[in-house]
Amino acid sequence: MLGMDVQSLLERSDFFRSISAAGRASVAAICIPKTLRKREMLFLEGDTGHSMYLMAQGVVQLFKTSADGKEVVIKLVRPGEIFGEVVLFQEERYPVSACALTAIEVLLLPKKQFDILLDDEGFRREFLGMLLAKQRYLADQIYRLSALDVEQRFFHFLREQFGEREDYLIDVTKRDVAAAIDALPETLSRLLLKLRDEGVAQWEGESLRVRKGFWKGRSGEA
Amino acid sequence: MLGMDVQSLLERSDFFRSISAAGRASVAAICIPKTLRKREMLFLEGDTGHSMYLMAQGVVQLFKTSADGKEVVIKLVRPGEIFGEVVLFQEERYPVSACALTAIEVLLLPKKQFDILLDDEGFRREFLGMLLAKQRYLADQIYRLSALDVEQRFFHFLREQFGEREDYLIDVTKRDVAAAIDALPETLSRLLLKLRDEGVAQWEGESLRVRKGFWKGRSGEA
DNA sequence: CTGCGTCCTTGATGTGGATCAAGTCCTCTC
DNA sequence: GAGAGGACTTGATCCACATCAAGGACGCAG
Repeated sequence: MLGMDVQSLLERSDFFRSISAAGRASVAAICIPKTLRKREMLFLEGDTGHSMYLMAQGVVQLFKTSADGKEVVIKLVRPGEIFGEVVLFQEERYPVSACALTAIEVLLLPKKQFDILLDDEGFRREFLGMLLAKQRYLADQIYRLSALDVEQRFFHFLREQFGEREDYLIDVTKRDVAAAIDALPETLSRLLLKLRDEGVAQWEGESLRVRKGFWKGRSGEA
Repeated sequence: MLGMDVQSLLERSDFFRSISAAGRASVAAICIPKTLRKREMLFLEGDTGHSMYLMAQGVVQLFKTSADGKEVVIKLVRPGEIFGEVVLFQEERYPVSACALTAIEVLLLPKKQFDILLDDEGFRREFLGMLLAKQRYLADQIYRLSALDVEQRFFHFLREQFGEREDYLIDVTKRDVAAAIDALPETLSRLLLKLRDEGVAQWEGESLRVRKGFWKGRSGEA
């Protein structure tokens, strides 16, 4: 897996799939694979940077840190997604920090060569579409934070990250889930206790089970 | 002001200033001016749309509405800014509603002609830069909502909308300011009472006065 | 002038989730 | 295998802000 070649990683991403094989080959030529272990930092808020990243394996947490040390998670990134692209134009400082929540593999795409990609009409559309999708995501996130309570945010998180299932294999810690839904570990712990009492959900170790039929009862919210 | 011609509106926007006069002329040819009165809606969340907007005059509120009717403000838009661009690719439904907080004038830019603009290298850079700046803004907003209290959000709002001054002429209602900082009118009212008692700020009618030297004492936060 | 609808204020009360504080378990290290 | 530190839980308490309720001050329509 860590040995997986750059070409096939690019083919797997929604993103680079749209461009020609030749285009992909030229991307493959310029991008640099990188691996990090759990809890290692990829970059820090305020760092100047000249690359964007394509996620290949694992989970990355993008977050901001306040003066008093509180960490606010902006987004979790999973394979196929791109991040750090914000650094490619005008302002070259990362607005967030990026931390590996698991062992990860990413491809690093230097800014310098990026302009070449943008000349490809297909890539351009794909890139713009991705940016606009991300804008929608962030607007939704603002909405969720101020209109939903912790329980709703928890289930939204599950659906967003893993889909509507009955059995989950959770690959991040409870602490990280708590942070991702903007709650404290204590709060998540109490929520899980309540959900267990109600027979709605049970999380032990890495496996989480949700009551059969649960998702049907809450189709279109958030 | 409402008679102002499209050409000079385009010249005033950061956005179209970057492209050639000829390019601007062709934009001017395809965009449609529109005026709305206070409290009129420009579009609703979920509407399908085929245009983006350039703000020329006034203030527009972009917001989402939850099932139980709560409105969450995503952003206020002021002259020179663009909004609704999210509809130009892939998903054609507006993710937010847009309401005029004052009498406004906007230019409507149909999607169909937009692709032509994107062939201009200068415009493309400008457009991408704008999208990335907006992404930063939204990420910051997420941060503010979960790391700052109402008072901090209020002063951030002032600075963002009007700059660091001693005297302000506020062009929106207190209710709208409250919504913009994700607070209830009651909460803002109580905050203003406290700030008056402390001699920090005083808001009467449309004019708000902030204690001299106040901003110096809180330079780099948020 | 009268009545009605906004906008805004002020007060009393409620509450979701934060904070503070232990304590358990588990893993990793030396 | 002893100790240290992280992850998680559980309980007691606190607090910023929401909610509910009741006016007051305007502007506007008839």
